[in-house]
Amino acid sequence: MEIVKTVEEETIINMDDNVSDKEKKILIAAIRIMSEKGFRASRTSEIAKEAGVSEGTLFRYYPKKKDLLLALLPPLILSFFQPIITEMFSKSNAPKSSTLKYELKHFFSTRLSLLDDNKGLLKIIILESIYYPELQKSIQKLMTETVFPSLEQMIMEQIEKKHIKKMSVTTVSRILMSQLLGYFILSSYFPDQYPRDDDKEINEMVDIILNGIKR
Amino acid sequence: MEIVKTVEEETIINMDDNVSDKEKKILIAAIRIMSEKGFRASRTSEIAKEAGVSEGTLFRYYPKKKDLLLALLPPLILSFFQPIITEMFSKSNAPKSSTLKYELKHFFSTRLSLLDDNKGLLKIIILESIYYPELQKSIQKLMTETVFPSLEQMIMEQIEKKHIKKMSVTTVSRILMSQLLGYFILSSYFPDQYPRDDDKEINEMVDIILNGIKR
Amino acid sequence: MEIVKTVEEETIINMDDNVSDKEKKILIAAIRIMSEKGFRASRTSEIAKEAGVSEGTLFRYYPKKKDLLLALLPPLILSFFQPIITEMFSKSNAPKSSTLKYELKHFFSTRLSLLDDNKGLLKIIILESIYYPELQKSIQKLMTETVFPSLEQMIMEQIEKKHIKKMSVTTVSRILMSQLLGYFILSSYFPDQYPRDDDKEINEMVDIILNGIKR
Amino acid sequence: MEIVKTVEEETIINMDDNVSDKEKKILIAAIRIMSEKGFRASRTSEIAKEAGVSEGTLFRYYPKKKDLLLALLPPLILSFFQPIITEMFSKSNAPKSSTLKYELKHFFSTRLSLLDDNKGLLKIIILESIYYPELQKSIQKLMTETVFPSLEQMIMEQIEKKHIKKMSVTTVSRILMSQLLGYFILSSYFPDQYPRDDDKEINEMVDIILNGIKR
DNA sequence: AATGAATGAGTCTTCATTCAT
DNA sequence: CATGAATGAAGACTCATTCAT
Repeated sequence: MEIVKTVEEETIINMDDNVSDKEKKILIAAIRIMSEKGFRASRTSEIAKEAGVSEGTLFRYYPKKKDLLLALLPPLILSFFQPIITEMFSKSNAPKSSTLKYELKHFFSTRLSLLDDNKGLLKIIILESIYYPELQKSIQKLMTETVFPSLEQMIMEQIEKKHIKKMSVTTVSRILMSQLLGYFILSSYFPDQYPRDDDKEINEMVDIILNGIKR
Repeated sequence: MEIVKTVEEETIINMDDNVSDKEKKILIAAIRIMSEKGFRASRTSEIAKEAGVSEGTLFRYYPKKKDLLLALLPPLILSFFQPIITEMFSKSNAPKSSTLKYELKHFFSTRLSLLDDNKGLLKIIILESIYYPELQKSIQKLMTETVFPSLEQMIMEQIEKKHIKKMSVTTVSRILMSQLLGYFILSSYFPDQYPRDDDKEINEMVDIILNGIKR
Repeated sequence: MEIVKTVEEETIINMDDNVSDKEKKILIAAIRIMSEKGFRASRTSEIAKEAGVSEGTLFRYYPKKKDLLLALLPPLILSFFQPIITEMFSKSNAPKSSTLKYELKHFFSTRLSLLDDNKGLLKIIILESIYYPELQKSIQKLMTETVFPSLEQMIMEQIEKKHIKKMSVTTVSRILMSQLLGYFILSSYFPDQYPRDDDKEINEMVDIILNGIKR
Repeated sequence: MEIVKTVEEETIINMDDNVSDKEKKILIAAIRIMSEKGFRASRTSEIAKEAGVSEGTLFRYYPKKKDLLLALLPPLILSFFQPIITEMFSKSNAPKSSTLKYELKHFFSTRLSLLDDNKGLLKIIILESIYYPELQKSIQKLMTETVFPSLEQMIMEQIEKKHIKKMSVTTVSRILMSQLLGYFILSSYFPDQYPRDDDKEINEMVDIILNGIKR
């Protein structure tokens, strides 16, 4: 299990090259403020100050506050979804001998890293998408094009290899996604009840998914 | 598996008796508007209109807009958390012969019903709790006092009965909670990818949790 | 010098007989609240509560908040101005031998008593009259009909008796009124700088008015 | 006795240099509206309009309406209290031969000018200070540090010079302050009864204070 | 291009006043 | 007559957005 980058800025710096320095600063500030307070509670004035630019400049780049929210989508794609796509293709040249257990652990740990790296960004986009249908559609589209296929491909391969019982791919996909989501959300929201301990918990999670809890 | 009531109003009507009719109307309107638009985007004027009262009346009952949000907690407790407590106690007189499979299916279906019944209420409270620490603490406290103990008790009993492998209660609890949450959230957010079909999916979910996916 | 009544309520109880008990309670409450907070900052709800009646009842007696202010004028007349008129007439049967010094001391002490007794009432009416021309005219009329004549009559008598130099009655009137007002206001507003000690200060005041400060 | 400037704006223009033009306009408007209607009855919208700025701009400079009231204190200090301090020091090099009569006339006429010049400003601040303890304390402090010492110094010097009888400085101070206040207030409130005629009245006032009214 | 002062539409909130009970 | 819940007009204040410099 690899060490997780915790400096979000590094991630976002990987933004498209046609994004000016000032724009980057603004977006980083936006993520920081908005993920802390939520979109509506974030003040353009505060974001501008945090970014070290004037409010006028902020509105030069993003004429509407909402644009600032939508502008976070490309960085999210770049830093969250792109790696998944990349992996989908790179995986094909990966050792075929990888066991199911290894595959699952790899899946959880890499996805968890991505979630951690993009915590703030994801928080805003996902929470706001609940009220912005356009944003929600974008997320749905992205997931449908990246995460789900990558996941289903893995499952299908494992079914083909007869490592997994013959069962609905969707069901397995749902089980895995639920565990990933659940682990991430529950340990964030109820850290006392569900403390986070990735190595240990991923191991147990995978074990149960593979063998069940029944004695 | 029983049919789920979808009329949220019916649920909320079960509120404490010392809540006047007008107050109920206001709370129902608040839930409707706020769960659709979020707390900050909801206008007190719109809530008042939806409730069929003047804005003055609204502020007579809830002097601050925020009070309207906090006022939703008691109804949530009454209609979401109370049933869980009730069940915790009634369960003791339940047939001891209930199998593990039945227990799990019962757990998922009853909790799912509660989630469905309190969709709007839960949506506002949980989403807003992300930015209101006081609200978040309330939710944490409630879960710690109701849902978690109920769940852990069931798991411990099953471990004692040797139906479940000897393993961490927390881990099993997390697995079950993740599946419940995951099923609910994923089918809400990605209905195309993960269509909802409670009977069938709960069955498969329980089967996998019991026996794993490994062939 | 007599002891000053400090219980304002007693004074107001002397209101016209065609004023019902409830009305009295309301007026007393109005004086208390308004003299503490000022007219605009006083809430009809608070006055009603203080009076022990419902807001509906308050508005039955005084349909507009402003009516409550204007309703304070009759009590003020009764308890502040009436005594002055009464004295004007009763004085005629007073001992003719009264010295100038005694007259002045009597003037200051009786007027001061009246000011003290009607502190709250006067405070509201005078302060509000500054912004309500109609109220101001009432006060001007009342002073012109009671206080000023009473004062000028005394001065003229003393001039006739050749106890006072031949000088403008208005000027002497102004001097005396200024001293009365000044003593009252300054010791209220700057109690540290000008502590109140009626017997001593009235004595010195009268002495200076009579003989001047020049050595 | 010099002619009094009646254009309040000129006075206020003397404000601190770090007060922008727009701020000055707002303060002047605030004085005009508030001294006419009182603090609570003044509408921020009206003040903004009178100042020729938007309401947003008004709140940019003074985030709370109350700040607008408190902001009037510095100008008051500058234009009312500062001159008194200045005079206190400049006076020491004044001709020692100045007679008591001249001193008193000078005192009344200069103080009266200051009162006239700052009529509006003083009216608001003093009337509002009656209900705002913090404001009242400011005024008390200012008076204690400027007006009272200046006055008492003069009195003590005159006592030392044996121009004034040996008597309590406070008493004389009170007499003079009362006359000043009384003259100002009475001729404002009862212009018919006490018409204003500064030269003549100051002369008579001083004469009586010096020699008394006794024949 | 960048700034930040200025704007004003839009919100929450208050409170005198009304009115059904 | 009394009550107090209900009203809604009006006011303080916020903040995204504009624009002169």
